[in-house]
Amino acid sequence: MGRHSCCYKQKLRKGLWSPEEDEKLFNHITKYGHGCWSSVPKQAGLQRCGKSCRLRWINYLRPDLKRGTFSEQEENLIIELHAVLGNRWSQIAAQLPGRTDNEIKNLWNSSIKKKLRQRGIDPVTHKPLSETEARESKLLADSSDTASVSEPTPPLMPIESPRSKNSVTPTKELFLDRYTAAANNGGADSLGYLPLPQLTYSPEYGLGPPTNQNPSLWFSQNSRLVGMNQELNSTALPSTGPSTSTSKLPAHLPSDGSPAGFHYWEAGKSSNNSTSSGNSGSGIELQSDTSLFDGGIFQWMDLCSYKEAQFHLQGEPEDLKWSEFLNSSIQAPATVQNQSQAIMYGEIKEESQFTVDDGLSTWHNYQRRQHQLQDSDVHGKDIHKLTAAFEQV
DNA sequence: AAGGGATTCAACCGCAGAATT
DNA sequence: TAATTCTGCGGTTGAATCCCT
Repeated sequence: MGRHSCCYKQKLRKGLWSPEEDEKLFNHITKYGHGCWSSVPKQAGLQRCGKSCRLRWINYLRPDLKRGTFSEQEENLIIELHAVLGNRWSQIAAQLPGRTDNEIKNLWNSSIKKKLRQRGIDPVTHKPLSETEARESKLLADSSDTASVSEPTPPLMPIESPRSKNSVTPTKELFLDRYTAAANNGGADSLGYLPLPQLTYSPEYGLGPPTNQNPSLWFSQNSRLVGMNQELNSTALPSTGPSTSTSKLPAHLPSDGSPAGFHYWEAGKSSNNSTSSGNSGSGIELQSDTSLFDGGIFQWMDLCSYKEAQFHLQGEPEDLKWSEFLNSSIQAPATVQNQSQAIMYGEIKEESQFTVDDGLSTWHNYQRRQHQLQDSDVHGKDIHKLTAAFEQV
């Protein structure tokens, strides 16, 4: 079992990333892909370890990141998925396009946990707190009573730890239990959750969408999400809508439920893509696939100029991040999109098309405007607080 | 306005497992 | 087959920010 050799190297920067570092990393990866992460910092001229670069890219610089507060639907989905998956944040994140595992983990720990407790739900077991507490106190009493040799009370079927290799049947049963309860309860289950409407249970596949829907969400018997975000390539993309075929299009969010203007691209994690030179192993690979564009699935690197940004946004400066800059440029005109496509095709032409200089020079200005735009709306945090307040009444 | 506690979130740490040598 | 390298994941930390008094 090895360890990151870079971790032992000296002179490596730690802590927050500067805009200059972001620029270097973003520039490097958009031009060359990340390849072997351990070689990225050297090639990009960064005094960081590869691990840090990878994290920065995944959690911050990736163009497909969706920023901003989580919607009610997203939170419900996270709760439902957590009931099934436990703390498998990466798998939960796979069902929420544009969200990172880190982001979801933070949301869970900072917000959702509390909300569930306020509703009297144990965030670990997803059972009523009273039941959990009663059982825990009983277990404590049993354990203190060493004379007792009776059959121990079965565990509460907690979500197994992420690293557990054990069977996950209990979580499936837990889900089915709640899902059945929900069906009998006119939508919301006894705990007040809304069920995942697209999930059903099949003896063959486990949990998944109705058989007439995209099966990419099928939950395997061993609790692994099957197929999601694994391989996105031209051959996998259907020319027709989802059916029982192996569509790779995400099925997690209903098309009509997506936020207006929200576009995304799926990052292929397969290493099968031989065209991605230098990219080995798993990780983001820049997809060079015309069908993706033709289908309008995503618009990657839809960079608009600062003028265009100004056109779309108003307000005073605050922080925004690369992904926000990039995401909010979705409204970019076709000419800019074409440039993006060129990048996607690996035909990046320095300076003549998008350059990081362009991006970063406008980015920091743009940050401020984007944030102002968010603030000009009723801020999501405020909505959440109001919602929470109403729930407590 | 100041200060102190609470909250948020970016980043680090350490481990596990896959891939490579 | 064992050792090493690398990636990915989840838990944790701590700085920044928010909010209340």
